[in-house]
Amino acid sequence: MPSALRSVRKATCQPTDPSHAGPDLRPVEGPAADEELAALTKAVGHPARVQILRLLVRREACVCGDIVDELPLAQSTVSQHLKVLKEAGLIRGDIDGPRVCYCVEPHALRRLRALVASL
Amino acid sequence: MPSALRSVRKATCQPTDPSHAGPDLRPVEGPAADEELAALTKAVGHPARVQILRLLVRREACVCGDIVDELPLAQSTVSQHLKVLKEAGLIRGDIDGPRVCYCVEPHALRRLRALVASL
DNA sequence: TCGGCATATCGTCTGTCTACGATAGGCACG
DNA sequence: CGTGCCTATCGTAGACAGACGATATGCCGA
Repeated sequence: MPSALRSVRKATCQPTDPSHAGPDLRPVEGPAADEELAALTKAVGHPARVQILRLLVRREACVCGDIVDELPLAQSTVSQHLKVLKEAGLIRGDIDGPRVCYCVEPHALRRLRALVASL
Repeated sequence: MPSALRSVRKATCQPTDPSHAGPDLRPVEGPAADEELAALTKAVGHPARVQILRLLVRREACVCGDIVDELPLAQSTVSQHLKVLKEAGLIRGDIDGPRVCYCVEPHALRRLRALVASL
Protein backbone atom coordinates (compact mmCIF):
# COMPACT_ATOMS: atom_id res chain seq x y z
CA MET A 1 0.00 0.00 0.00
CA PRO A 2 1.56 3.27 -1.07
CA SER A 3 2.18 5.81 1.60
CA ALA A 4 0.13 8.38 -0.34
CA LEU A 5 -3.00 6.65 0.85
CA ARG A 6 -2.20 7.15 4.49
CA SER A 7 -4.69 9.28 6.30
CA VAL A 8 -3.81 12.54 7.96
CA ARG A 9 -3.09 12.00 11.61
CA LYS A 10 -4.52 14.16 14.30
CA ALA A 11 -2.11 16.79 15.50
CA THR A 12 -1.48 16.72 19.21
CA CYS A 13 0.78 19.67 19.80
CA GLN A 14 -0.20 23.29 19.86
CA PRO A 15 1.69 26.42 18.91
CA THR A 16 3.19 28.28 21.81
CA ASP A 17 0.56 30.43 23.41
CA PRO A 18 1.42 33.94 22.25
CA SER A 19 -0.58 35.63 24.98
CA HIS A 20 2.24 35.10 27.46
CA ALA A 21 4.81 36.81 25.27
CA GLY A 22 4.80 40.55 25.07
CA PRO A 23 6.29 42.43 22.14
CA ASP A 24 9.81 41.41 21.32
CA LEU A 25 12.12 43.91 22.94
CA ARG A 26 15.22 43.08 20.98
CA PRO A 27 16.30 45.76 18.53
CA VAL A 28 15.45 45.32 14.87
CA GLU A 29 18.65 47.02 13.75
CA GLY A 30 22.30 46.75 14.49
CA PRO A 31 24.83 44.01 13.86
CA ALA A 32 23.08 41.38 15.97
CA ALA A 33 19.77 42.03 14.25
CA ASP A 34 21.48 41.80 10.87
CA GLU A 35 22.86 38.38 11.72
CA GLU A 36 19.51 37.27 13.03
CA LEU A 37 17.69 38.44 9.93
CA ALA A 38 20.23 36.73 7.71
CA ALA A 39 19.90 33.47 9.64
CA LEU A 40 16.10 33.51 9.55
CA THR A 41 15.82 34.39 5.89
CA LYS A 42 18.43 31.83 5.03
CA ALA A 43 16.35 29.17 6.73
CA VAL A 44 13.25 30.26 4.81
CA GLY A 45 15.19 30.59 1.57
CA HIS A 46 14.35 27.24 0.04
CA PRO A 47 11.13 26.28 -1.75
CA ALA A 48 10.70 23.07 0.21
CA ARG A 49 11.04 24.91 3.52
CA VAL A 50 8.57 27.56 2.44
CA GLN A 51 6.11 24.80 1.59
CA ILE A 52 6.67 23.19 4.96
CA LEU A 53 6.06 26.46 6.76
CA ARG A 54 2.89 27.10 4.80
CA LEU A 55 1.69 23.60 5.53
CA LEU A 56 2.25 24.04 9.24
CA VAL A 57 0.58 27.43 9.27
CA ARG A 58 -2.42 26.16 7.35
CA ARG A 59 -2.84 23.04 9.45
CA GLU A 60 -1.63 24.65 12.68
CA ALA A 61 0.33 21.50 13.37
CA CYS A 62 1.35 18.48 11.43
CA VAL A 63 2.89 15.09 11.89
CA CYS A 64 6.16 14.53 10.12
CA GLY A 65 4.79 11.73 7.98
CA ASP A 66 2.07 13.96 6.58
CA ILE A 67 4.66 16.51 5.54
CA VAL A 68 6.62 13.81 3.78
CA ASP A 69 3.48 12.79 1.93
CA GLU A 70 2.88 16.33 0.73
CA LEU A 71 6.34 16.97 -0.66
CA PRO A 72 7.99 15.21 -3.61
CA LEU A 73 11.08 14.50 -1.54
CA ALA A 74 12.54 11.55 0.29
CA GLN A 75 11.79 11.18 3.97
CA SER A 76 15.39 11.84 4.93
CA THR A 77 15.46 15.04 2.90
CA VAL A 78 12.30 16.34 4.51
CA SER A 79 13.74 15.50 7.90
CA GLN A 80 16.80 17.59 7.12
CA HIS A 81 14.68 20.57 6.08
CA LEU A 82 12.72 20.23 9.29
CA LYS A 83 15.99 20.28 11.17
CA VAL A 84 17.05 23.50 9.47
CA LEU A 85 13.78 25.17 10.36
CA LYS A 86 13.98 23.91 13.91
CA GLU A 87 17.55 25.10 14.41
CA ALA A 88 16.49 28.51 13.16
CA GLY A 89 13.79 28.51 15.82
CA LEU A 90 10.97 28.77 13.31
CA ILE A 91 9.30 25.50 14.21
CA ARG A 92 9.06 23.16 17.15
CA GLY A 93 8.83 19.38 17.22
CA ASP A 94 6.97 17.58 19.97
CA ILE A 95 7.35 13.88 20.37
CA ASP A 96 3.97 12.19 20.28
CA GLY A 97 4.49 8.55 20.96
CA PRO A 98 6.11 7.02 17.91
CA ARG A 99 5.58 10.19 15.86
CA VAL A 100 6.77 13.78 15.97
CA CYS A 101 4.33 16.64 15.73
CA TYR A 102 5.69 19.87 14.30
CA CYS A 103 4.20 23.29 14.64
CA VAL A 104 5.32 26.83 13.93
CA GLU A 105 6.72 29.11 16.57
CA PRO A 106 4.53 32.19 16.26
CA HIS A 107 6.94 34.48 18.05
CA ALA A 108 9.72 33.53 15.64
CA LEU A 109 7.49 34.37 12.72
CA ARG A 110 6.60 37.68 14.32
CA ARG A 111 10.25 38.36 14.88
CA LEU A 112 10.97 37.62 11.23
CA ARG A 113 8.18 39.93 10.14
CA ALA A 114 9.50 42.69 12.37
CA LEU A 115 13.02 42.32 11.03
CA VAL A 116 11.88 42.30 7.42
CA ALA A 117 9.65 45.27 8.09
CA SER A 118 12.65 47.20 9.39
CA LEU A 119 14.35 47.03 6.02
CA MET B 1 46.38 56.20 0.74
CA PRO B 2 44.00 53.65 2.08
CA SER B 3 40.58 53.50 0.53
CA ALA B 4 39.01 54.02 3.94
CA LEU B 5 39.89 57.68 3.69
CA ARG B 6 37.91 58.20 0.53
CA SER B 7 35.01 60.54 0.92
CA VAL B 8 31.43 59.48 0.37
CA ARG B 9 30.29 60.32 -3.11
CA LYS B 10 27.05 62.01 -3.84
CA ALA B 11 24.37 59.61 -4.94
CA THR B 12 22.77 60.44 -8.25
CA CYS B 13 20.08 57.83 -8.64
CA GLN B 14 16.78 57.73 -6.87
CA PRO B 15 14.59 54.86 -5.78
CA THR B 16 11.72 54.08 -8.11
CA ASP B 17 8.85 56.38 -7.36
CA PRO B 18 6.37 54.18 -5.51
CA SER B 19 3.43 56.47 -6.21
CA HIS B 20 3.09 55.08 -9.70
CA ALA B 21 2.78 51.52 -8.51
CA GLY B 22 -0.49 50.41 -7.00
CA PRO B 23 -0.71 47.52 -4.60
CA ASP B 24 0.89 44.37 -5.89
CA LEU B 25 -1.86 42.23 -7.33
CA ARG B 26 0.06 39.00 -7.46
CA PRO B 27 -1.11 36.39 -4.97
CA VAL B 28 0.85 35.92 -1.77
CA GLU B 29 0.11 32.22 -1.67
CA GLY B 30 0.33 29.31 -4.03
CA PRO B 31 3.28 27.58 -5.68
CA ALA B 32 4.49 30.65 -7.58
CA ALA B 33 4.42 32.76 -4.44
CA ASP B 34 6.30 30.06 -2.56
CA GLU B 35 9.06 30.08 -5.15
CA GLU B 36 9.15 33.85 -5.09
CA LEU B 37 9.37 34.01 -1.32
CA ALA B 38 12.11 31.41 -1.30
CA ALA B 39 14.10 33.32 -3.92
CA LEU B 40 13.77 36.65 -2.13
CA THR B 41 14.63 35.29 1.30
CA LYS B 42 17.53 33.35 -0.13
CA ALA B 43 18.92 36.58 -1.56
CA VAL B 44 18.57 38.31 1.80
CA GLY B 45 19.92 35.31 3.69
CA HIS B 46 23.50 36.40 4.07
CA PRO B 47 24.89 38.87 6.61
CA ALA B 48 26.79 40.86 4.03
CA ARG B 49 23.71 41.28 1.89
CA VAL B 50 21.62 42.35 4.86
CA GLN B 51 24.25 44.96 5.62
CA ILE B 52 24.20 46.16 2.03
CA LEU B 53 20.43 46.47 2.07
CA ARG B 54 20.50 48.37 5.33
CA LEU B 55 23.16 50.67 3.97
CA LEU B 56 21.14 51.43 0.88
CA VAL B 57 17.96 52.01 2.86
CA ARG B 58 19.72 54.31 5.29
CA ARG B 59 21.49 56.31 2.60
CA GLU B 60 18.70 55.97 0.02
CA ALA B 61 21.36 55.34 -2.58
CA CYS B 62 25.01 54.55 -2.57
CA VAL B 63 27.93 54.28 -4.91
CA CYS B 64 29.49 50.86 -5.13
CA GLY B 65 32.84 52.05 -3.81
CA ASP B 66 31.24 53.35 -0.64
CA ILE B 67 29.68 49.96 -0.02
CA VAL B 68 33.05 48.31 -0.47
CA ASP B 69 34.52 50.71 2.07
CA GLU B 70 31.86 49.84 4.62
CA LEU B 71 32.26 46.07 4.43
CA PRO B 72 35.28 44.01 5.42
CA LEU B 73 35.25 42.22 2.08
CA ALA B 74 37.15 42.39 -1.15
CA GLN B 75 35.77 44.51 -3.95
CA SER B 76 35.03 41.48 -6.10
CA THR B 77 33.12 39.81 -3.28
CA VAL B 78 30.97 42.86 -2.70
CA SER B 79 30.30 43.04 -6.41
CA GLN B 80 29.06 39.46 -6.35
CA HIS B 81 26.71 40.16 -3.46
CA LEU B 82 25.38 43.18 -5.31
CA LYS B 83 24.78 40.97 -8.29
CA VAL B 84 22.77 38.51 -6.19
CA LEU B 85 20.61 41.29 -4.82
CA LYS B 86 20.13 42.78 -8.27
CA GLU B 87 19.15 39.45 -9.83
CA ALA B 88 16.60 38.99 -7.06
CA GLY B 89 15.17 42.38 -8.02
CA LEU B 90 15.84 43.89 -4.62
CA ILE B 91 18.18 46.61 -5.80
CA ARG B 92 18.87 48.53 -8.94
CA GLY B 93 22.19 49.79 -10.30
CA ASP B 94 22.35 52.96 -12.36
CA ILE B 95 25.49 53.77 -14.25
CA ASP B 96 26.75 57.20 -13.29
CA GLY B 97 29.71 57.93 -15.46
CA PRO B 98 32.56 55.76 -14.29
CA ARG B 99 30.67 54.63 -11.20
CA VAL B 100 27.53 52.66 -10.48
CA CYS B 101 24.92 53.99 -8.12
CA TYR B 102 22.84 51.38 -6.33
CA CYS B 103 19.52 51.89 -4.67
CA VAL B 104 16.80 49.67 -3.28
CA GLU B 105 13.68 48.76 -5.22
CA PRO B 106 10.92 49.75 -2.80
CA HIS B 107 8.27 47.65 -4.50
CA ALA B 108 10.44 44.55 -4.17
CA LEU B 109 10.82 45.23 -0.47
CA ARG B 110 7.09 45.68 -0.14
CA ARG B 111 6.55 42.46 -1.98
CA LEU B 112 8.92 40.69 0.38
CA ARG B 113 7.12 42.11 3.37
CA ALA B 114 3.77 41.00 1.97
CA LEU B 115 5.02 37.49 1.34
CA VAL B 116 6.57 37.17 4.77
CA ALA B 117 3.44 38.59 6.34
CA SER B 118 1.41 35.87 4.66
CA LEU B 119 3.24 33.16 6.57
C1' DT C 1 44.56 59.17 -27.28
C1' DC C 2 46.49 57.65 -23.27
C1' DG C 3 46.42 56.74 -18.44
C1' DG C 4 43.91 55.98 -14.35
C1' DC C 5 40.02 55.08 -11.63
C1' DA C 6 35.65 52.36 -10.68
C1' DT C 7 33.37 48.30 -11.46
C1' DA C 8 32.45 43.73 -13.38
C1' DT C 9 33.86 39.31 -14.59
C1' DC C 10 36.95 35.22 -14.62
C1' DG C 11 39.29 31.39 -12.51
C1' DT C 12 39.96 28.88 -8.54
C1' DC C 13 39.73 26.98 -4.05
C1' DT C 14 37.19 25.67 -0.10
C1' DG C 15 33.26 24.78 2.27
C1' DT C 16 28.27 24.20 2.64
C1' DC C 17 23.68 22.58 0.69
C1' DT C 18 20.75 19.29 -1.14
C1' DA C 19 19.49 15.10 -2.42
C1' DC C 20 19.29 10.12 -1.77
C1' DG C 21 19.54 5.26 0.19
C1' DA C 22 20.84 2.74 4.08
C1' DT C 23 20.82 2.30 8.79
C1' DA C 24 19.84 3.14 13.71
C1' DG C 25 16.73 4.02 17.50
C1' DG C 26 12.31 4.53 19.93
C1' DC C 27 7.61 3.46 20.76
C1' DA C 28 3.25 0.74 20.43
C1' DC C 29 0.93 -3.43 19.67
C1' DG C 30 0.40 -8.22 19.56
C1' DC D 1 9.64 -9.89 24.00
C1' DG D 2 9.64 -9.55 19.22
C1' DT D 3 7.79 -7.09 15.14
C1' DG D 4 6.52 -3.21 12.60
C1' DC D 5 6.01 1.63 12.01
C1' DC D 6 7.86 6.36 12.31
C1' DT D 7 11.60 9.44 12.49
C1' DA D 8 16.44 10.81 12.86
C1' DT D 9 21.06 10.22 11.56
C1' DC D 10 24.93 8.58 8.72
C1' DG D 11 27.50 8.35 4.53
C1' DT D 12 28.04 9.90 0.03
C1' DA D 13 27.83 12.28 -4.38
C1' DG D 14 26.96 16.21 -7.00
C1' DA D 15 25.71 21.02 -7.23
C1' DC D 16 26.05 25.48 -5.43
C1' DA D 17 27.86 29.48 -2.61
C1' DG D 18 31.33 32.47 -0.96
C1' DA D 19 35.76 34.18 -0.75
C1' DC D 20 39.87 35.99 -3.02
C1' DG D 21 43.33 37.78 -6.58
C1' DA D 22 43.93 38.69 -11.28
C1' DT D 23 42.16 40.49 -15.24
C1' DA D 24 38.90 42.76 -18.48
C1' DT D 25 35.87 46.68 -19.49
C1' DG D 26 34.30 51.27 -19.59
C1' DC D 27 34.45 56.08 -18.66
C1' DC D 28 36.50 60.37 -17.69
C1' DG D 29 40.39 63.88 -17.55
C1' DA D 30 44.90 65.28 -18.93
